Amino acid sequence: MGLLDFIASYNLQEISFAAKTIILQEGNKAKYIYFVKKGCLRMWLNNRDTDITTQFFFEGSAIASLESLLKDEASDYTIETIEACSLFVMSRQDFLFFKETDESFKIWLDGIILERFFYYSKHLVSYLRTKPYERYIELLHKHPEILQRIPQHYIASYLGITPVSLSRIRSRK
Amino acid sequence: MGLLDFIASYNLQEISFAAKTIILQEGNKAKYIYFVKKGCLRMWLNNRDTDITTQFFFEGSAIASLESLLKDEASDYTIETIEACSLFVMSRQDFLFFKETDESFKIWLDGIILERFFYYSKHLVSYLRTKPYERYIELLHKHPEILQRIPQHYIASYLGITPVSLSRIRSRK
DNA sequence: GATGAAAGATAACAATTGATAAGAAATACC
DNA sequence: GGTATTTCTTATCAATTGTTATCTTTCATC
Repeated sequence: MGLLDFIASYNLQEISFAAKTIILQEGNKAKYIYFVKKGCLRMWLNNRDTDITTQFFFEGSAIASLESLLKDEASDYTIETIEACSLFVMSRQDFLFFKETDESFKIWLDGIILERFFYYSKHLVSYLRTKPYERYIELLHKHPEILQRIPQHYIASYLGITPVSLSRIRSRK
Repeated sequence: MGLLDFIASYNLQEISFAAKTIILQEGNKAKYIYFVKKGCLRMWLNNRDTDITTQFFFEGSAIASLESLLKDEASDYTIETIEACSLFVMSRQDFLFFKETDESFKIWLDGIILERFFYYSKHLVSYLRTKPYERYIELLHKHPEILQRIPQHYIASYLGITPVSLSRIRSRK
């Protein structure tokens, strides 16, 4: 059973967002957790002039600043739609309520946190292990769908390099 | 209450290890979770010739390959003592038993996972945000105790650079 | 204290990336 | 369809890091 089936029983409101809409601004507290029905988004954080993309989200995934949502702190991250999106929305209040009262929701949430943790570990390791060129090749093989769907300068931001450098790498083959 | 107080009630066996002892080898399944009473350790993974240190552990912290322990998979990581260590040991069997039956243990574990998740997020962000030189300066300010206690080539391995490069960076001031 | 091994410093060269700029290509919008 | 904006490419130069090698210093062990 996919995530969207799972959350179907929660009767969440579905909202449409235009492309390039910021749904959580860095510095604000997360008020919602979203579930992606259609479209894709990115989570990024500001670094002086350039932004750094930490993760892409596609259909069937949950997206929220978990740290902000759980700790009620200002988010370090901005969440922004890349394409026009259709999202299911759950308020923080409901989120916390379900977390405490709904055993299957709690189990699901623990799973999400664990999954994210493993994802970040692997992502970090990939940074430690490989150079930008190799990271690009790795991404090309493991997630070609990301490269096809996501504009190149976001990919560069995700790989931790400049768009110029990524363009150079691509032309190197 | 610190971690060592918390786990005191579990009557764990205390074992001493010499410096540079490998207590979990990459490729093996984690059979234990350890709690550091005295000494320090590092978690690292192999990358061709050089190893990459992902985290240091000091007195009062728990150390295990959580992914291996929870999923019963071969560990990607090696755990090795840096100094001579005195560790409390809990078997995987007991770990899983307490996780299922002991509510306060489960809460503690969830906290550890969340904490590690946030740690990895921040560590990753620091990699994306800064260059080796800046990462070194950041470490110097935030965790001077690490620099004082840990041999320099492990620091280099942790910063994602070669020992030569770190030595150069240090002489740059 | 002597000896050998491990760790750190320094130097030279190659390779990669960042910064900046300018132009081409693609896309959005009226 | 035309215009403007955004995205991507290419080029040049400076700065940083990796690699390799050699030398010095520190540390462990007998």
